[in-house]
Amino acid sequence: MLDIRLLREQPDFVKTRLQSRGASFDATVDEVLACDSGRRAAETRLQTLQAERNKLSREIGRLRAQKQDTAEIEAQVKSKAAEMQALAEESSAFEARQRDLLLTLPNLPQSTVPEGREAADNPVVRVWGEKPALENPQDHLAIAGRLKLLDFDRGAKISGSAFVCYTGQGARLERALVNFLLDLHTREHGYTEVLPPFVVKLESLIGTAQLPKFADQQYRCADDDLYLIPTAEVPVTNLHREEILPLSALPIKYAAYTPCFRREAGSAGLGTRGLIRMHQFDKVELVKVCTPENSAAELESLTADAEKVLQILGLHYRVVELCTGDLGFGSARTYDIEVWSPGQQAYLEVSSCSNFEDFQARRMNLRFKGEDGKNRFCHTLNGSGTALARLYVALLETGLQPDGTIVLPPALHDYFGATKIS
RNA sequence: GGUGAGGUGGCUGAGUGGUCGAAAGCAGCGCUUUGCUAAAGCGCCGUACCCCCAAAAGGGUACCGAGGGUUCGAAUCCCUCCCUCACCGCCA
Repeated sequence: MLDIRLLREQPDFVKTRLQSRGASFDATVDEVLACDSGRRAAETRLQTLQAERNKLSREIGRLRAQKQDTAEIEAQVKSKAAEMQALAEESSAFEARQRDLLLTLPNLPQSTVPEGREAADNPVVRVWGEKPALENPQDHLAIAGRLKLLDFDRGAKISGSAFVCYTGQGARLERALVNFLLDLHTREHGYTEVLPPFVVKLESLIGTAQLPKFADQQYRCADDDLYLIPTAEVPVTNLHREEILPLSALPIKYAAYTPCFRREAGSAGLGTRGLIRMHQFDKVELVKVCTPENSAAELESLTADAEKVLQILGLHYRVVELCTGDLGFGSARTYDIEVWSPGQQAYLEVSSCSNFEDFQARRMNLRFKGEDGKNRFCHTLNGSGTALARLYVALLETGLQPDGTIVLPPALHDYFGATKIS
């Protein structure tokens, strides 16, 4: 959520930055400002009346103690009741409308974010490793089918399309990856492991900005009004919602494994064969809460922590920076890490590392106490460290041997319990 | 799910209709005194918003789990909900 003061003081700046995303939000900004001034006018008048009422009420108390008649003053107070009621309703209506509108405004891209309209405009920031030289690259579907690692048919039978069942060595590899990732980030990179609930309340989704805009992407348990998490970002970032953290607690760094549930409404059939886009997938997520002064540096180290995964596994990847038109709703700056898929001859996004600045913190009222004792909004960041399904694809396709077996990177041998899949 | 108890400021904890944003204690900050690694005295010490304003200061409103209601006036009375604890029931 954007700062109402910023909108008030620099509306044109806000409009211009929002326009860089490729759409105009001028009308929304203008309506927010209209609500803001309407609210304040009503509030000022209301508070004046309340002050009068309080004064007279105290007077009544005093007079009654002296056994004096107060009927006249009581009538005076009563005569204002209707106006006060109306003003209170007016004020809260403006406030609610203003909040609803603010929740639909995306974050402002940082000034350094490259201008662009779509994913094709994202500049490549760096490349690590090289495309492996494979004689007969194969698609992960072919590999997994032959080695009986994944059962898509039965996944669809029990849960519907875009659900998969990992089987045998396939299931074991997934578990090995989860353990490897959590150990790496907690032991080497200083993150604290958390295992959060997999369903959350509406407020949590609003807090991290999945709602209200992306309501059609969420699985919802209607009877209990709970939502399946689309990413661990939601429960983990919301852990400290409505808290005021001591400065000494920052930065907070969490690593969490969770399954992620996404309806993916409207994206069926679009380069989505196999594991690439599922309704349920595993992910290890990295979340940081820090001070505004440190968030830029924390984004760099967060991205480096995620990249380390691919480096250790020896997987070729590149890092792109999202341009203004491709930037996520709540993000002020984002790096995507894309791993090379020999089977698809394409880069697959395995991590998206974003700095939300105070956008999420405002929504969830997450603050810290500054050195001067003043409460300030935290900055929040997150990035996948990494998504498992696409990492899995890259591992199978990159490790493919001429004899059809899969050689695994040394870092996974102990976790997996073998050096290769055959 | 049932019954009972309870949710007050960073913490402990008073407060059952009027001068309570809320006693007292602890913690914290500042000053003073004595001195020695502590003690005593005094003062300050919640949050959000509105008005004023260059800013500071100042004035005001709201907040005692959340939301409604009664009343001239609610931390205090009534209703609904949430959460915590205890016991019971059910259950991986």
